[in-house]
Amino acid sequence: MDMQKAAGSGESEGIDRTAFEPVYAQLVNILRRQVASGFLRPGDQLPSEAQLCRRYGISPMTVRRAINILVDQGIVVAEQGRGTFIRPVELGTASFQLQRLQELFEDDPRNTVRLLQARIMAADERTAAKLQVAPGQRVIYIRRLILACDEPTLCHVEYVVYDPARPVVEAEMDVTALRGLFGGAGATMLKHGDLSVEATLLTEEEAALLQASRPAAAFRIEHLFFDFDDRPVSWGWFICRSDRLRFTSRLGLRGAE
Amino acid sequence: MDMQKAAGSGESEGIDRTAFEPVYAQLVNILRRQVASGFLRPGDQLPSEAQLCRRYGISPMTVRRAINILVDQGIVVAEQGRGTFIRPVELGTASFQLQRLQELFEDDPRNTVRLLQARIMAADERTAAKLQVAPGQRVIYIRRLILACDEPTLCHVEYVVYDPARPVVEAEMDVTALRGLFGGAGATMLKHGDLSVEATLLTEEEAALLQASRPAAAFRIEHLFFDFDDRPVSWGWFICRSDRLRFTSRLGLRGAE
DNA sequence: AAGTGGTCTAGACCACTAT
DNA sequence: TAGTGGTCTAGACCACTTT
Repeated sequence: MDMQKAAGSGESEGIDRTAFEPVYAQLVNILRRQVASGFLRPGDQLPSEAQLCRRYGISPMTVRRAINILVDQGIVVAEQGRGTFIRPVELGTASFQLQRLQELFEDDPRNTVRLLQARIMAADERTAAKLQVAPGQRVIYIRRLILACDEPTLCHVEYVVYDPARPVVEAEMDVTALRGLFGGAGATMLKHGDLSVEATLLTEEEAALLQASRPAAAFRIEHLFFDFDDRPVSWGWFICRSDRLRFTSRLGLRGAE
Repeated sequence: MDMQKAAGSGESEGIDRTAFEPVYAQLVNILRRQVASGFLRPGDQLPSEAQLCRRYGISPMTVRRAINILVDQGIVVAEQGRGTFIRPVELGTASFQLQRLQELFEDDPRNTVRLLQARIMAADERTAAKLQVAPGQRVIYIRRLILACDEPTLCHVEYVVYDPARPVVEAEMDVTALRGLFGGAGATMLKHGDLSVEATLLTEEEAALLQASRPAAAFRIEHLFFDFDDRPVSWGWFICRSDRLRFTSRLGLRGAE
């Protein structure tokens, strides 16, 4: 028999046409398993599309769809006229999401937002530049403390353009749950935003709020959001203790995937 | 005429069948422009696939392909039986790449790697646990300083399993350019890896190497790489001054895109 | 019942790379 | 010239949601 070879999820898997899983997804997973098991290794050439059509009894478009997905996932690279090859792992392809941060604003009674301060003030130089308004123009200044699982986790400082004509403002003012900005109804007022992450030292005040002893390192996540006229609406930043939020990523495919 | 409406990149663009750009990509860009210009806004419904087929004179599979790309890009969400809708911007979907970090290892004469130390030692508790070897077993300890544009930018500490049977080891020892690990030939020896990023304080030694005054905050990028038997091969971390490496990301589509 | 997205077929033609 | 990936067609059938 030829069954020995199939043990390490080699190449003799087939398509199950009665399965709920679509054919293209099954092929994606077959090939992913072959990579994860080491049967296919970086630099190896995938069988040609025609071969895959014959071997699995599926049409060319379906094979292409599967391969395109593998390309999108960064597992494989296709070169016209040459073939499709397994990509080696590369540090630069790692990506980190802010998923965890957003989860702090989910509907959990242990996740709460305390409004520390909210007032109208004159924009200083830096704020005016970021929000593209004249220095001295009125802006809304908001400070919040976010508790996750009842533990102080995040500080948030935000400057919002004050313009009674914009409904964004009123939405901002009364929001203690921040959902106005992120994911909730308020997000439909924002067209795009820029984000940056850096490492920073906690200020005395931040350390007090976050119950940390100084000196301590923290993430600083800065945001600048724009409305549908591409005008800045909101500028601010989160300060987050590093031990309460970590960014992780995986490169390549683990064996037991 | 109906040309007024087209000014803000509204809806009266067409497909150019003589263009080099594939039809599906043209449709992707038409729809992206409609979102970027504010013609389509979060929550709005896209024309149905059948309508898009008729309006642009293309076949259903081509329309589907374009829409699938927009789904992958997170611009749009498709709901079976209901329609396809513009997604509001969400903080959690932001993603940050390590591209910049990898660029420090590109072939630029001003980017250099100094090998500070490389010796064989007995693994301590923590290292043994990470590398899944017995405490006291021999490991290779490597320290490097990476200069970008002739400025000290990164510290790197790495522990590599010492096993003469593995060619990875010899490759590691002589590498002062780190390309063995990232992107170069050595990467083909690694099947997958785990990464995490946190904020940390510079130690006295790190501060000296990076020419920073303490206290100072820095990124700590930890990595753990595995071979094709899913056994750990290399554990270590980069320490990077935050002012020399920043992670940025964009949410949604800017108007001038 | 009508309209939506989701999958899949069985080809066609093209552009590119190798030999 | 043969083999590769890249694009595109004109349908078919299905699953789901809404009316």
